[in-house]
Amino acid sequence: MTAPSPEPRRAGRPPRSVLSKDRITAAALDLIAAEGYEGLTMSGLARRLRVAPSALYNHAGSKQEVLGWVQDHVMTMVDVSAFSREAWDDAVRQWAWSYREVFARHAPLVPVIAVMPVTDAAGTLGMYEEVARGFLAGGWPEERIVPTIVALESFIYGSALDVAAPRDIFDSGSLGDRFPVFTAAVHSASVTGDADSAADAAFHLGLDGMITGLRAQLAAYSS
Amino acid sequence: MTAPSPEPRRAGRPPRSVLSKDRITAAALDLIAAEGYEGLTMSGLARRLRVAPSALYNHAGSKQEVLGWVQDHVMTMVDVSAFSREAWDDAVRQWAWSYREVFARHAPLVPVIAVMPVTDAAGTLGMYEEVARGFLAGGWPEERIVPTIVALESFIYGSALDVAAPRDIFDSGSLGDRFPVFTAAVHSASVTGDADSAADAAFHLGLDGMITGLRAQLAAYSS
DNA sequence: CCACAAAATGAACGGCATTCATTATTCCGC
DNA sequence: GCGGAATAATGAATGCCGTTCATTTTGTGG
Repeated sequence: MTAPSPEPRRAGRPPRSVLSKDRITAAALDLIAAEGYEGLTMSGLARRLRVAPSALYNHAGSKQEVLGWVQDHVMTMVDVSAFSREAWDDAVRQWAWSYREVFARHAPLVPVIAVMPVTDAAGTLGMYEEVARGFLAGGWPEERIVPTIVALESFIYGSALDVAAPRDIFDSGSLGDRFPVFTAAVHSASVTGDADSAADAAFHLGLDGMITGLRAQLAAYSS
Repeated sequence: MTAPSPEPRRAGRPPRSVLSKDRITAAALDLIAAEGYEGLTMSGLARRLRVAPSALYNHAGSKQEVLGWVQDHVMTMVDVSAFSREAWDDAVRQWAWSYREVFARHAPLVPVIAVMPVTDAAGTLGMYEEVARGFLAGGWPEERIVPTIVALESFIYGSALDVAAPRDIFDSGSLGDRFPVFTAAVHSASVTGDADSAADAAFHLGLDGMITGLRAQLAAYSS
């Protein structure tokens, strides 16, 4: 019964590979869960994998690339099952709520997504494939599908950032006197509910509005 | 006629103050315009102000604070004039387009806004004040104003990130075969227009949908 | 007038992503 | 099976970045 060898690895290629894209991605997600995104550093990641930081660069070209892997994995957490089950408008609603919930817990990825090309991101493409199938089955013209997804995603990303915002973000402090109308509006809004349900209400409002608009668009195209 | 003394400033407090919140903010905006947000560093900012980097910390507690000043200034570039001129729904449309345009040119600020409290940000509060006045004049109940603004802003922020995205972001590359429906949708969308007008179309679609939803909300409250 | 606050310099620090030389091991063509 | 190339690790080093600190000089309020 030997102790699980704490002796450090010597230099040189190890007998069996220690790292891989999947192991790095999993470790990154662990690290994020434990310490948040500000704790996701290349040295921290290497420490978790019991590896020297420079070893990571045999598998990923940059931290950005690792972040891309994480993002692609997070995308697979979004629930798209409704699209193969329900009418497109109900499916959109369920998908959008799930999408927002997932990225509210991964808000720092939102600016990354907007820049990261979808190429080689199988998880992301898998989600889009399901959504596109749902729209097509719902009678949407093929060329309207992508702009529609983009519009919905824009709202979802912005809303995810909103969920992650501090509760008292609208507290106008000592300048309140100079902006009485807005200050009063903030106050009367905070009376009727807490910040969480306020973000939910805003999302509900905006999403339902957009879906209504989409239904009208589809009707116009069908006629 | 002496040359504009290139002799470096000696240590010690200068006869008349070199820095101030306003001068730092202006220099930061210059620097961003010249080199983009990745060029906005404390040393770069100090160089532009002909000052040692550490001097900045006599006026700003951190780079985040400087970023807050920049953000507050950028907010004043958003055109809110329609709210004192037109019906609330038309005003919202004009305001939203201006808001998106401004922050598409300042996309790296979007994640900052979502976190930054509005306290002591006079420019930001000024914008909200005008918008809130417009909604109130349009017959909106006071407690519905803030959630409505939040919903609209979420969509605007997400759309601003979208505008800043690369054009070929949906190119599925070698994985295209595995995701035929989405790949076809991307292709047929790209045939009908360029990427810029696609982002515009998505924004138009989503915004009009939301405004329609808001009108219905207001009608329900009024009855 | 004098003590203290304010505002600059310049040197230093720790952390970060990344690169490079080196070493050990596996994989592949002959 | 053998030898060379590709692979995958280490560890040292680099350069940038935000930030802190001791020091110096100057303005200002009692």
